[in-house]
Amino acid sequence: MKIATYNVNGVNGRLPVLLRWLAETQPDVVCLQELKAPDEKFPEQAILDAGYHAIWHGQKSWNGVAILSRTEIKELRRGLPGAPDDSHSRYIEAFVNNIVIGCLYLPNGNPAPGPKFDYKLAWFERLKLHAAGLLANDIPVVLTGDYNVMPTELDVYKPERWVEDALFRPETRQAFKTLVEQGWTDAIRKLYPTEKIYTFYDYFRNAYGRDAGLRIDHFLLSPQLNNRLHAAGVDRNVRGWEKTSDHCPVWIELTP
DNA sequence: ATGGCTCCCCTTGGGAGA
Repeated sequence: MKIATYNVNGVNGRLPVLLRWLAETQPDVVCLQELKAPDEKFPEQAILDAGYHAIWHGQKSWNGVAILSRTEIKELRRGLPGAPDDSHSRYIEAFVNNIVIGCLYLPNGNPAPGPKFDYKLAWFERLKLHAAGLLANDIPVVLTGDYNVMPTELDVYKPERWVEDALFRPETRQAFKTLVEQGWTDAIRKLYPTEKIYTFYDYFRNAYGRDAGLRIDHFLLSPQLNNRLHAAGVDRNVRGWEKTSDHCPVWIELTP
């Protein structure tokens, strides 16, 4: 089973790219982030025509997450527990093919320090609490999406330029580290422990052409899935398409 | 160090992204 994550940066503006990528790579399950569309403007029919069921949690202009699947989807929750007043659509969770799939769009947090960074760290804490609960259920779980964190210096083209940034500050890296240490496996790093792998390239300064990227889209696997992970990768070429997102699709393959 | 680009919207400029 192939599971992918893709921050599309506008699901309607990106629809031709999304449909082409779905047709070419045929993932079984897809987590989307940054829909930038309210619920009623999600392109449901085009997704159905492409052969996917879908659930989504939209929001006007910003954020928004969705899960697509070739098989039936049972929605488990939208939004993380612990913040009933949080209006951002950044988390949706479902049961698909006997796996719990959590699709997340962690806040960017810039400028840091400041209220946006505080919100990022608070969101991270809520994610960690929920993630610990998922692990306690002792069932297969995939937590994937745009974490807006470069976990280590290997994940940044020029680490010294990013030390003050919300995506790379010590507090952010520490939050990711303690999350993983609950018992999760960073799928890409498990298969490629020392390779330079990026999932995002800025639109500016020909970042893609210079390979000046960041690894910020991640797959965390619960222990029940460790022996089923047999491949993972980044569809880097998609970043070179016309009218493309600034993120690349990232995927894993699990044995049945 | 700065600005570069691209998305969105009660749009024609501003906010946000990372």
